[in-house]
Amino acid sequence: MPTPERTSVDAIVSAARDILETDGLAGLTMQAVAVRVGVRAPSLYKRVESRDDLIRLIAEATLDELSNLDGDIYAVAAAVRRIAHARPAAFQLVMSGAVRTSEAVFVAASEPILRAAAALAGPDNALVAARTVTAWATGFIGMELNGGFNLGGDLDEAWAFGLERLVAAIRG
Amino acid sequence: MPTPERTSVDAIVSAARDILETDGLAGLTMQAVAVRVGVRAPSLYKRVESRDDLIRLIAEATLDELSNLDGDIYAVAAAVRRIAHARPAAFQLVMSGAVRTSEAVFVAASEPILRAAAALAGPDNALVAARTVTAWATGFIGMELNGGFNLGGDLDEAWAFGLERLVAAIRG
DNA sequence: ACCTGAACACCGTTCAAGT
DNA sequence: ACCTGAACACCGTTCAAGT
Repeated sequence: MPTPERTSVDAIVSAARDILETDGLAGLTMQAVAVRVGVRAPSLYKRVESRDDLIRLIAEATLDELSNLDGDIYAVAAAVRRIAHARPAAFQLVMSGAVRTSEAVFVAASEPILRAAAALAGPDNALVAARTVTAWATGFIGMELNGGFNLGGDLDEAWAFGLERLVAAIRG
Repeated sequence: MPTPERTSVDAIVSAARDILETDGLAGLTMQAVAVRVGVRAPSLYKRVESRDDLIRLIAEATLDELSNLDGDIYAVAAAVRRIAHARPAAFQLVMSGAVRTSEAVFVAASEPILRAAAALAGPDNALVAARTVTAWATGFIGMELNGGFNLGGDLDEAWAFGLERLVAAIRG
């Protein structure tokens, strides 16, 4: 006698993403997720392998967002920053390297910036240009999210200044 | 009747730093630290407030190393990278923002790069220059440690290339 | 004074028993 | 088929009792 499904992987991941942002990684317990989706904790294991697996799914959801960006280097960089601001905990989770995601998802996430960098520096220098911009952008966002820029000043201005200088430097 | 002290804060932090590098944050249990220093887990609470407190001490040990750097921007950046390579888990812990350290230790850690940036860009532009270089360097190192640069190529070369271009861009 | 065994609360996970 | 209560292992932490 089948029982109707009372939740779904999507609902679980969605609940987990919200909990991560509000309560942090420590607050992301299977119990908290279960309450949120309306089942008991053991039922979650019908949909996800483990808590670590759930965390991986959260990371891959953020990487998916990063895969769907378009435009020149300024547009892509701004979009990445917007995604980071929307879900800071998830973004830092992805960038911290604490989570091993599927290679394919990871590669897909770096496509847009690689494409924008190629348009800027030409195909021969696309890789090194993309690396330089990506390093700077993720570093900037990371410090921004951590309060590592607590010495005052306008962050939007610092972002625009740094990106402009970087683009000029890459053009050579 | 006093009992001789069988361990110390230094021994505990030192053991914890080693465990963090070999077994990761999840492997850093109070039990594992206790075994390493030769006491039972409850005894650790005579020296550190909690596991989170111990993790903070680990982070501050890395920040202390970052405070004692000297030289121009190339020397300081290279030294930061060397520290990151020596203790990657601790470095990523510090940069991930998962740990709140004392403000003073944090500020001291950014001194050397600020000084080097001032020498490069002049006092008026020191802050923005330091931010740009720091963002790039921490981003680069973070991606390097996470395997985020898995598209091939020589990383030392990419580092030198990026830093050189960045310095040129900052000089204006 | 510091150290320890025992105990407690909390969490991830498993599983037999329900429907 | 999916859901659940009960149970287990593990971990952080407290504390009374030892020396």
